[in-house]
Amino acid sequence: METNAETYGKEADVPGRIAAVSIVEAIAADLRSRIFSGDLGSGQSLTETEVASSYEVARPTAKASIEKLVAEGLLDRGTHKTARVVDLGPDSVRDIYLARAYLESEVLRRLARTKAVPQTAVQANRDIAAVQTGAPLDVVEPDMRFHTSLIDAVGNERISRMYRSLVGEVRLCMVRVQSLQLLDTELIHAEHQKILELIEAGQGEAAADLLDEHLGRARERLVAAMGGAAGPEAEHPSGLLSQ
Amino acid sequence: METNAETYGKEADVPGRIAAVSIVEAIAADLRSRIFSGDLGSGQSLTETEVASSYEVARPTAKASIEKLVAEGLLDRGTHKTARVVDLGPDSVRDIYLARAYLESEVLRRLARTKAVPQTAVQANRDIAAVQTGAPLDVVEPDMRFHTSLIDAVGNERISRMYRSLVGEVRLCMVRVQSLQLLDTELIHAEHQKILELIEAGQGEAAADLLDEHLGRARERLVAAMGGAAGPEAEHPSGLLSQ
DNA sequence: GCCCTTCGATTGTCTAACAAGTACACATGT
DNA sequence: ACATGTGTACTTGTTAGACAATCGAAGGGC
Repeated sequence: METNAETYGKEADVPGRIAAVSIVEAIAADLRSRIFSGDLGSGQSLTETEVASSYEVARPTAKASIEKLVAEGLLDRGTHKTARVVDLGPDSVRDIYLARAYLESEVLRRLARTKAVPQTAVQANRDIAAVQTGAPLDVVEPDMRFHTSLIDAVGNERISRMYRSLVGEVRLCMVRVQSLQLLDTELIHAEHQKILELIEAGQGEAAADLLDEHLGRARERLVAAMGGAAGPEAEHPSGLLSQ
Repeated sequence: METNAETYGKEADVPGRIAAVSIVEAIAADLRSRIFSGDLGSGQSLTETEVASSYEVARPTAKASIEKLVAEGLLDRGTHKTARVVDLGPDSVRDIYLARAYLESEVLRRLARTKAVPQTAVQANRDIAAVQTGAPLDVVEPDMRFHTSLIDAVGNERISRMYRSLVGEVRLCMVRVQSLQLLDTELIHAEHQKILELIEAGQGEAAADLLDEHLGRARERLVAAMGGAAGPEAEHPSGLLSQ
């Protein structure tokens, strides 16, 4: 009952911009944030009826919300089977990080060619530095924003869209990395900073290499923490940063 | 009641392959092919009621099909507005082709590193050569298959998924290129062939460059044919191929 | 102990209906 | 004549309740 009020309230009280989103999207957004916050853990089942009754909407509406999240890769389900929050195994994690590296490294090369440093990325990295050391999960949002800013800076609508289709899963990975405290906030910030500097200097290849290292380390440490066999990238930062 | 029987029958009597797809997907597939075949032209409107009655299904079912195509980028619609077949302008065409080049050129570099030539791509190119010169539209399917084969050869699920989200629009562009007869089938085949050879030779950079030329020419000729200002890439093949 | 049947839970789809929004024509006022 | 307001038809968003098909697990028979 007040569940609805809360949901709508959360969007309405955003200042600056009005948002006349549909109910379907509102529910999807709420479920999404509950998944990211860990309120809905891996493997948690979500039946259409449950969602419908807990948000007090009709089942088709709940169904549409669920299908939206399935399309985003946050939920998993087969025909006639109940949707579940995805359970990312080591293989999926590698797949996700490699796809990221694929897109992002090429982005860095292009940005370096014009030496265009997106201000939104600079701001995002400042926000990372400002995060209290005691709240590692707060890093996730600005970290995500840093990377999406770089992608969007290319100015290609389809590329941004493709990256968006990955963002949900990427964020899930980030949450786990931070929950397990696998990476130091300062290191993240410093590497981001160096990447921005390399773009400004027009050294695209070096920026791409550093990004590969940046992502590779997160990837392999996460894989190791999940019980997979870690690759050599899990080690400490190389000399690239300290020059 | 017999509405159900008819609908299911339509799928069951497809010979060759069984298809236990949902009604929603079956309708989406049919609409898709009608869009590609030109039966539904740019700007054509598709109301939920029309689709529902013409396929003899309930409106929610039609709605779901339409939403699927909207997600694929084949249909366009805002809230409370009727869905229309997308009308790709010169800007969109450039956006699409650049996004393609973005993904595919990096793929070629990676494949060249291991000198892995996907057999499916080889077969697809053979099929292109076998197309009758009088039916330019028949080139579209194997051409599309050639490019998706290369992407899939990387073996990354997410990258394949991202490319899939582009395929619909890419195909629309291809159909127009072929309808307008902007490219010679033999040239397409020859360039594909050369790309495969460069991969086998481990020359990723050259393969990527040739691909850029291949896509750039299609892109700029299409843009020009649509009334936009064509870039220099529209010209004849350079010496890259004749060496 | 293993296989098969039955049953509950869940999803796919349908019909019917109302609310809300858009677009375009029409009428009004200045 | 132009801008503004009104209204009406069409379309979409959402709901309610229902039935069939399917999946998973529990229970019975061999």
